[in-house]
Amino acid sequence: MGKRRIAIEKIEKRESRNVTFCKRRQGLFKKASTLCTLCNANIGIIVFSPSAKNNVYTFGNPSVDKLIDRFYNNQNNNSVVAVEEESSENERGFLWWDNIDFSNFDSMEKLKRLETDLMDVKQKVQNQLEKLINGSSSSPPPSPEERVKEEEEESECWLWPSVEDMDALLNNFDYGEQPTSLCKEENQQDSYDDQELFFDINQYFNYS
Amino acid sequence: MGKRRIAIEKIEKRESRNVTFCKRRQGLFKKASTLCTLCNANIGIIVFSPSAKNNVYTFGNPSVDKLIDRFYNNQNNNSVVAVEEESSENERGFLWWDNIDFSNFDSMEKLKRLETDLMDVKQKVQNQLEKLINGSSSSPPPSPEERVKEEEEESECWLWPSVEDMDALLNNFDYGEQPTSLCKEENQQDSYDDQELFFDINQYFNYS
DNA sequence: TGTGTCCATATTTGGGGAGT
DNA sequence: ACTCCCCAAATATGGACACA
Repeated sequence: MGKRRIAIEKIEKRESRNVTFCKRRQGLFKKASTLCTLCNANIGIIVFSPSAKNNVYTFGNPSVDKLIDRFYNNQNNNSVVAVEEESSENERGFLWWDNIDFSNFDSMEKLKRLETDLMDVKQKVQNQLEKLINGSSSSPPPSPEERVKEEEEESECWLWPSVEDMDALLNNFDYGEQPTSLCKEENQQDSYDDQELFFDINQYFNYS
Repeated sequence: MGKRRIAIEKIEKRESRNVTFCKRRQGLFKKASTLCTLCNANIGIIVFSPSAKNNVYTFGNPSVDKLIDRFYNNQNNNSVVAVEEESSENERGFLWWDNIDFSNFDSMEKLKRLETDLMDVKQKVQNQLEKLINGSSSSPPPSPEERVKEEEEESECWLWPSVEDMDALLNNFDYGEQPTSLCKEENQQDSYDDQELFFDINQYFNYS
C-alpha cells in the first residue's frame, strides 16, 4: 500500500519497523473505528508494541474492559443456553426475551425506560393489527379462515392483558386504584418515586 | 474504498450493513495479521457482530486469552495508550423494537405470537418492578465488582451493557455461537453454525 | 523514538449478482 | 446470514524528510 510493495514478513530494519508499526497501528484502529460506526458493532483491540518499552495500545468501543467482560460472559451464556436448548421440547424454541436478565433493571429509571419502549411496540403492534383487519390487500392476504379468526381475536382484545389479568396484576402489587386514592397506609413506606412510577406503568399497560 | 464513497455513519440498510460488516471485519483481521507479521507485534481483537446471531469473532496472536491475561498483568507496570471510542449512539441507543418491521407480521398467527411473547416480557417487567419496590435489598445483591460495573454501564445503554440495537439485543440470546476459536495471524474460519430456533423469530424482524 | 506530511502506488471495499 | 467474484473508486501506507 505504499510506493512500493513490501513482502509480508518481519521488517528487519528497526527504524522502518517502528515507523510502519506506528502507521499501521493507527490504520488498524481507524478501521476498527469505522467498522464500529458503520455496522454498529463492538470492537476491542489490544496491541502490544514490539518496541523496547513494550507499550500497550488498546482500542475499545466500548472500553476494552467491558468487552473482555462481555466476551467471557457470553461464553458462559452460550454454554448455558446451549444446554438448555437440548431440553427444549416446545416447538417455539427460545426467543431472546426468554433470556432477558431482568435483574439488570435495578432501578425505576431503567424499568421506566423499558416500559416506555414497550409501549411503543404495543402501539406498533396495534397498528399492524389494524392493517391486517382493514383490507390487508397489500401484504399477503390472509386466508378466509384467518380472516374469521382475526375477527374473533379482535373482539377478545388479545393484544394486551385481559381485564382480569390487569386486575390480577394490580392486585399483585397491592396497588388498586391508586390514581385516585390518596394513599395506602400499608404502602406508605414505599418511596414516592415508586408510587409515581407505579402509576405510570399501570397506565401504560392498561387497555387503551 | 469502494465504488462509491459512503458516509461514516451507521448503515441503515440491514443487508448492506451485514455485507459491509463481513468485508470490513475480514479486512480488519487481515490488517491485524500483517501488522503482527511485519512488526512482530502481538494483537488481540474481539468483535461482536451486530447480527442477530451475535457471533463473536476474535483474532489473536497469540491467543486472545493469553493477550487478555497479559493485558491485565501489564497494566500496572506499563504505560497503556488507550483509544476509547465513544459510543456514537444517543444515550438511549437503538433498541430492537426500533427496527421491527411490522409489515412482516402479515398474519394474525404471527402477530399473535409476538403479542404472547411481549406479554411475557411485560410480566417479567412487572415482577422486576415488584422486586424493586419490595426492598431492593431482597433482590440478589450484586457483588461489589458488579456493582461498580453496573454504575459504569448506566451511562450507556441501560438495557444491556454495550448493546445498542436490536441486533445487539438479540445477542442476549446469544446462543449457539461457538466459543470463538482463536486465530493465528490468519482469519479464523468463521463458523457457520447456528440454530433454527432463532430463525423463526428473526424472520419476523427486519432491521432495515 | 514516535508522529506528521507528501506523493505515488498498493490495497481495500461498495455495488451488483450469485452460491452455500 | 455470510462469502465470493468482478471492477472501479476510495483509502492506506512505503519511502524520504521534518519536528518534538
